[in-house]
Amino acid sequence: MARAGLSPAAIVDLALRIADEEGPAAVTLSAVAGRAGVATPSLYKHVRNLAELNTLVSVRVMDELADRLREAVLGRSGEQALRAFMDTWRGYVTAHPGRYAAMVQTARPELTEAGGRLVDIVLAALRAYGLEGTDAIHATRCLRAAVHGFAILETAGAFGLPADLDDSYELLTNMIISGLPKPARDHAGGSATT
Amino acid sequence: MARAGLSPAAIVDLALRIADEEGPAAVTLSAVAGRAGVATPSLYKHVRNLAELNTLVSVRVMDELADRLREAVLGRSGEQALRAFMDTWRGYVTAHPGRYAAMVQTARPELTEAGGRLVDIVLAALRAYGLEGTDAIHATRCLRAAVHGFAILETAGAFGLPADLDDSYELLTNMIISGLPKPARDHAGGSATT
DNA sequence: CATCCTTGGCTATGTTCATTAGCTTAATGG
DNA sequence: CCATTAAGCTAATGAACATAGCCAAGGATG
Repeated sequence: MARAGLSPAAIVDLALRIADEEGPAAVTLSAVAGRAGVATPSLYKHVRNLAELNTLVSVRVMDELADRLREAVLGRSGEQALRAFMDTWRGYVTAHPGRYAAMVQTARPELTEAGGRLVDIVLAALRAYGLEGTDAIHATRCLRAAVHGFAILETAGAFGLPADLDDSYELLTNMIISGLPKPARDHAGGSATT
Repeated sequence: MARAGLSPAAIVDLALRIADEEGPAAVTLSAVAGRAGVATPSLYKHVRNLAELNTLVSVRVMDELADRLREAVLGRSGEQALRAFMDTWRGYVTAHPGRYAAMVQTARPELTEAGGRLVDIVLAALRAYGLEGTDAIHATRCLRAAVHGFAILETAGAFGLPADLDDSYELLTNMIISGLPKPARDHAGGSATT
């Protein structure tokens, strides 16, 4: 009875904490309700269902990551910006592996939107690098694929051999940077999901 | 009563068919039992539990992919081998997106083993390229990260903008290939998971 | 102050899955 | 032919998601 002060945001907070502490599989409505000190059905007053909670969590994670990336790239350009971008991404993942793994990659519109904000940052970094238009889109996709692929495999413990992961990631970074289409002198703006 | 001729392999077959046709989320024991024309608990005579089924499925997918990759790389070397490798990987993913998505990335020993077979193929291709030792491990990780990241994002529909995906993948391929440490003349053998 | 009504809790209930236990029957091999 | 094992089955339990409908908290309004 004693109002628990819940809200969608508060519920997402709890879900994130669970993901961090017990892994993404532990993010269930019962678990969230338990932490909130509330009966499970009460959550439905704030969130449509589990699927919606999952996308809210994903949006939150993407935005959080986007904020850090924006800040990291701020004031840098060219190669410096790209290196900061890649380091920050991996830093976020290793700092919050459960949270990152809880991020769902389904083609829901809300996610596309949040993904767009993320992509915009990459595009901005690439624009500062001199890339735009179709070239920039291709480059963004490659960057995302490489960074996200590395992140997923690393958090899954899929890299078993005893070679230093930082070195591997540095190689990846260099591959991406040196493989980008040649910087040209020009600018323009894009958005949405690559 | 009339023996249904089940076996772990047959169950995995059904699970794969479900993943292909209805997506990875539809792979439940009930669904598999339904297709097998059997009551759900009967499956436990062949498979320990759902988790085990999932890893069996993953192993199957990894091995299937490894077979195709091995064949594709066979007889090629250097850049040719790497291009064939990358094309074949993506070809497999686009041909069986549900199956690929059903592949779980957890650090279970059986998976590590299957992953090792896959990694060996990459290492072999890289050895033909002139890479070995630590350099080869780092390169393998980058290759896996890039290819797997692209595959996941593509099957998830995360690439929304209207630029050609083949072109993006070709850029990724070129990035990887041109970013590899310089080929040297020498050889040796490795194994397990990078 | 009294009353309303929206909001956010609750309990009760139903569904789907995974999983275990224990029974029964088909196949097989001495 | 029978004994054993393997492979089905039904029944039952428990977790989790979800819906329906009740009831109180507490702010807005007279």
